[in-house]
Amino acid sequence: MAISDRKKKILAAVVDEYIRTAEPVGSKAIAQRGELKCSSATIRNELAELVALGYLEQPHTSAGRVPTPMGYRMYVNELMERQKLSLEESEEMNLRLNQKLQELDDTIKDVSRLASQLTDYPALALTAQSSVTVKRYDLIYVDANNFIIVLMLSSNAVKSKLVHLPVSADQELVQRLSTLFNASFTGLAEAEITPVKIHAAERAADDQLGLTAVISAFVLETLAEANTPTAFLSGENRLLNQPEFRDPDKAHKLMSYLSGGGTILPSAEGMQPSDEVRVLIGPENVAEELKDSSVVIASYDAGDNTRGLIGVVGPTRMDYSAVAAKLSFLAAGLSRRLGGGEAPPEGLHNKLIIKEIDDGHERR
Amino acid sequence: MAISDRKKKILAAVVDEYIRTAEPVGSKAIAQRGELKCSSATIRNELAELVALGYLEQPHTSAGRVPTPMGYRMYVNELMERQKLSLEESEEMNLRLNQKLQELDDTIKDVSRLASQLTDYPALALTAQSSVTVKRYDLIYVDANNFIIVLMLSSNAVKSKLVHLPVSADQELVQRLSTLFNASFTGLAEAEITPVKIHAAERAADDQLGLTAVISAFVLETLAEANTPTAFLSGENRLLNQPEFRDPDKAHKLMSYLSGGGTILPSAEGMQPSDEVRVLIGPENVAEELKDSSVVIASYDAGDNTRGLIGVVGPTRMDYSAVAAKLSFLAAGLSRRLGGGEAPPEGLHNKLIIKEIDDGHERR
DNA sequence: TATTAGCACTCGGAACGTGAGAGTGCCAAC
DNA sequence: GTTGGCACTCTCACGTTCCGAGTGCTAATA
Repeated sequence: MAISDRKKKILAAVVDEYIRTAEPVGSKAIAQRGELKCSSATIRNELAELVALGYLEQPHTSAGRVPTPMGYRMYVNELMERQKLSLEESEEMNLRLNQKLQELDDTIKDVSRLASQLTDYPALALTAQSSVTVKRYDLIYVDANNFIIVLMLSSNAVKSKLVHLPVSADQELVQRLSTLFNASFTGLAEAEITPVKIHAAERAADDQLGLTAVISAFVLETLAEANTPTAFLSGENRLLNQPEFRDPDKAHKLMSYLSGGGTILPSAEGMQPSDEVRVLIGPENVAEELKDSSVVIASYDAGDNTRGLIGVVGPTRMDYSAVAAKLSFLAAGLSRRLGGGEAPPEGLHNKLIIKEIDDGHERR
Repeated sequence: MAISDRKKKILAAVVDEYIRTAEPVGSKAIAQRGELKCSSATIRNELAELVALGYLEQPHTSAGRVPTPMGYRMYVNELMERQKLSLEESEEMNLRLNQKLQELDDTIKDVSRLASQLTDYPALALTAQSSVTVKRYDLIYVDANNFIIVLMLSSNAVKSKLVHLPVSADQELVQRLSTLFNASFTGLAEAEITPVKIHAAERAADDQLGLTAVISAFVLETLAEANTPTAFLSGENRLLNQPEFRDPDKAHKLMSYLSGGGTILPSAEGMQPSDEVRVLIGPENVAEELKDSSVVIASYDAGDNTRGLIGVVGPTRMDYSAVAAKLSFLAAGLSRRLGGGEAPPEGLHNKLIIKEIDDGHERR
């Protein structure tokens, strides 16, 4: 099974060249690269064997060779030189990371945008499933017909909402409910907040206006939202840059699959404990629609013991090396900025803190 | 300038047919539709004149006719039969509207998705610029190192955030600041919250920990966010369904323009006081990239004296009639659900209320 | 035994030519 | 003013030809 050193070099050359040009590569082209000190004839022989072994294939007799998924796999596993980003590149990326994250933190959205821009492939980001609970309830009495619900979640996110009542409520009731919820509904998972408990609370607080129902509805909704992994897709149109997607039908199929949501990289999720980058080549993907595309995924620490994923989708002829390097840099950068790390006991998304860790000087 | 009745009918027929088939339409095809009781020869004569008048053009001699932008304009203005949605269609739409809006209200996002799904063109939704102010401040003391800022905006939206302090603050200070902000910073526009005022407040509250700065930063950020119109684009890939975008380059150009954000329909904004639908045909668009596409826009009442826009982008050969009907229905539906209307004095996004207006029966 | 040079062969794709068909414009007749 | 007829035009689809890139094989070489 182990193949000769020279074969590896040749395989690597084919993949490199094919990634670059998107055209089948011939023996002559490899010989001319000068890395191997042998003639095109020798290379031809080796190529023929690589085809026999299944690493390469020919679109037709008398065309150059093209890597098979197996060939790419070998390339990714052993051959590819772990690309280091140039200094400019990494500075550029850092810069944009900072910019992005500083403005408004629609994090996932920005992350996927950034990934897409950097790699020039469609990218998507998603947050991991978590199990957030409510840590603290506050009800702010505004006037007889309005009060504000404020929920502080275990992730330290804060959600709030104004509730308008068709009937008048007195301040005491609101106060009572606030105490009650804090006493009985903190730390409960979404599933634990049952209609039974809600009903019990309603009676306990002597709530005849249905406020308990309104509040718990908001709580449930909020928890559901916070616990549902959300995905964000960017730069789908970049697919059209790739020659393999010049066929609008092909492109459209993949694009609508991607924007159709969910089932994208989650399939490849879970097996991502390390901070390494993962590559799924063509048929290695579970989804039918991705069978002749590749996916590169990196995971980052999103704080709150949560890991997010960034993935990039492209043709199998993808610049794995560059994409992997960029994604892993991006993931590392995000982890540093968002992740708990050595930050204060309760990792917060506080801008001030981010800046401190970041470069030490604040603005005011 | 006024053209004969028969010419109009013929023009309408050409546009209809062309919209349907995407192919130049010939005299025979029109004659066969049976609406006109004359022969193809007569129609040929009329067609020739319509070409001379600038309503139609020929891709080449001996090809059928294709409408010019001017032809479409005429069609849209006078000829097009205001399509009524079928009963099923409108019920379907109502259904989806309800579904969509009930779950979580990422309104713009959902609106654009919906519009895109319904019309099968890329759609984008955006919120109008507004001038929101803070109506009420609440600071919730959590512990010495943490407090929550809750802002109630003039739009009745509520924004909140947990602030973590590297130093300890006492409850009184937080209380003091709360009072102070409510006294001096309510109803101020973003621009009116100047560093000077902030500084003054800081001194007035005897705040040595910089809380004032943190709070006002959040306020400014929140106001900026609330006042910035946001846009959301959906279904860009649907462009690829259209034969005129089978050329990947063309498609890519338009798609990246669209996803490039901002400058899309805002150009056509502002002149939209009525609830009518607006159509911009080809060169009528200001943006270079849209010069040979068309845009259909409807505006809806998003509550808070704010109007949102929904727009759809497609080839000039777009089914204006259907799209216009759908968009206007959608806009009307949204206005009904989101808009102030006869709703309580302060239009709220309260789910309960929506449901009441909607169909009268609630769930609990 | 591994490498190389040479050569005949294959095959895809560009270039070209051809023909069919759709549609026109115009004319003469109604 | 309308209609049928007819010659003309132009595109598109199809088939043929031709070129060249790249191969596989063989024989010569180190």
